[in-house]
Amino acid sequence: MKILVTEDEPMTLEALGELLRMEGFDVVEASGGEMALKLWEEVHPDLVCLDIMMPGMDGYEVCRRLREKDSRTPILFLSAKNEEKDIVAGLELGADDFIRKPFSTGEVMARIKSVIRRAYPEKGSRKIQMADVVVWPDELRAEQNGLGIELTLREVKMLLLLEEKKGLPVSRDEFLDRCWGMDYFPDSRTLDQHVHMLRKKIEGGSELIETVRGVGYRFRG
Amino acid sequence: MKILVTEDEPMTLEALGELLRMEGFDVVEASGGEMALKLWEEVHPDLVCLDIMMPGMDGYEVCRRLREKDSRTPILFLSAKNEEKDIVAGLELGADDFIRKPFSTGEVMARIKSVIRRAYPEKGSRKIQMADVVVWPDELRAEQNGLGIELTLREVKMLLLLEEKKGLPVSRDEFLDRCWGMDYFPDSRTLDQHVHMLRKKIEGGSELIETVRGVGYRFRG
DNA sequence: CAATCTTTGACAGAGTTTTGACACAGGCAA
DNA sequence: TTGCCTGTGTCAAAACTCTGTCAAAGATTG
Repeated sequence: MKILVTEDEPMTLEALGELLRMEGFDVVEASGGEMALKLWEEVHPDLVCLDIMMPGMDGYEVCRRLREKDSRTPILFLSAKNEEKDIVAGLELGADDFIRKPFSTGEVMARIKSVIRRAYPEKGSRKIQMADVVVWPDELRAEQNGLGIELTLREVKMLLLLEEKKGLPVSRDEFLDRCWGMDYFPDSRTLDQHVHMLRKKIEGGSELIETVRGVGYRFRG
Repeated sequence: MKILVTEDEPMTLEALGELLRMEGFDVVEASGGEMALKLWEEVHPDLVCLDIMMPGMDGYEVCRRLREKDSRTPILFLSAKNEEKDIVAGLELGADDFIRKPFSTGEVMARIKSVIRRAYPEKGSRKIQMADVVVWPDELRAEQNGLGIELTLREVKMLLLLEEKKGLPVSRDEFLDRCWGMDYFPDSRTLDQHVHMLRKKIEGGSELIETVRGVGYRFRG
C-alpha cells in the first residue's frame, strides 16, 4: 500500500513518513505541491496526504488537479486551519478526511487506516498463490496440499515481500527494512531464524525459499 | 422492540400479547389506564397500544397524558367504536393509527409493523443469524439454544461488524474505528474486556470469537 | 442515588521474537 | 587438498509482546 505524503515542514514530513513505514506502508515524501503532482504521476499511490498550507501550490490546488486525473484515490488533508469552512472547502474538492494539526500519532494512523478500509474494502480478503502454497495474508493463514498452515504477522510480511519480487533474490537488508522497520538492526540470527520457521512450516521449504549466499533469499516460483 | 399493550378484557389482552411475542416483540401488558402510565414510566416502550373503552381512565386520557411526557413514541388505538368522530378525536390527541374491533391477527400485525416502519425508519427489526446465535440488533437482544441473551449497544455493534466480515479477521483498529469512533483511542484493555463479555454471554464463546494474535478477532461461521 | 455499562490498571499466561552457542557449508589461498 | 574465514542453519533459553481475566473506579442513565 503506497502513500504519498506532502508537507513543507521537513521535520514533520520525515516524522510522518517514518510513522507510516513503521506500520508497513510504502511511503513517498513530497516537500511541496509541485513535487507531489510529479510524484503522483510516477508512483500512483493508493492514498495521498496533503498539507493545506504550503508555499507555492497549496493543498487545495493539488487536490483539485489530482481529482482531474483521478477521482478515486483517497485524499486526506493535514491542516492547521481548523475552521469549519476550510473543512467544507476540502470536502467539496473531494477530500476523504481531515486531520487537524497538531495531531497525535495514534490519530493519524487511525484515520489513515480508516480511510483505506473505506476505499479498499476488497483488500480484506486477498489470496495469493506462491508455487503450490496459497496464502491468505490477512488471515495469517496458508494452505498447501490441503493442509492448513498458521502464520505469524512477520512470516506473512516475509512471504509477501518474496512474492512481490517474484523469484528475484531479496537482500537481507531489504528484509529487515520491509518486514521489521527502517531503523531496526537485530544483531544476530534473527532473520535466519524466521526463514527457518517458514521453511519448517512450508513443505519442501528449503527448496522453495532458496538461499543466495552473501545476498539474501529468493522464492522459487 | 418493546410494545406496551393496554386492554381491560383479559382474554383479548393475553391473545394480543401472545401474538406480538410470536413476532419477536417484547410485550408489556397493562390491564387499565393507570397501570399503562405506570408501566410506561418503567419500560419506555417503542410503541403503545391503547384500548379506548376501559373502566377508570380511558384510552383518550392515557394518550393525552403520555403525549405530555413524550410526543414521539407512536400510539395506536384499539377500538370498538368505529365512528368517524372518535377516530378524529384520537388523531387529534396524537395517535398514529386505529385498529377496529373485532380485528384479525393479520390486520393487527400489519398495522403495528406499518406504524413502526413510519416511526423508526432506520430500524427494520432486523434479525441476524450467526452460527447458532440469532441476534436482534435493534433490540439489543440475542438468542442461543432458546436462551435469551441481553446485549449492550457496544456488544451489538461488535457482533454486527464481525458478521459483516463473515469469518475474516477484524483488526483491533477496525473495531475501535467502527464500534467506538474514529478518534477514540482507549489506552488499555477496553476492547479485550468487551470481547471477554461477548464470549461470556455466548455459549462456547471463545470458540466462536477467535483471536487472531497481532491482528484482532474473527467470528467462526 | 441506584443500576448499568464502560474504562482502567494490575497481573498472569500464552505466543512470538530475539539471542547466543555451536555446527555446518562455500569460497579462497597456500 | 587443507586450513581459514565468513556466512548460514539449527536449537533451546531468554526476553519480550500481546491477550485474558479480574476487580475496582468512572460514566451514564433513569
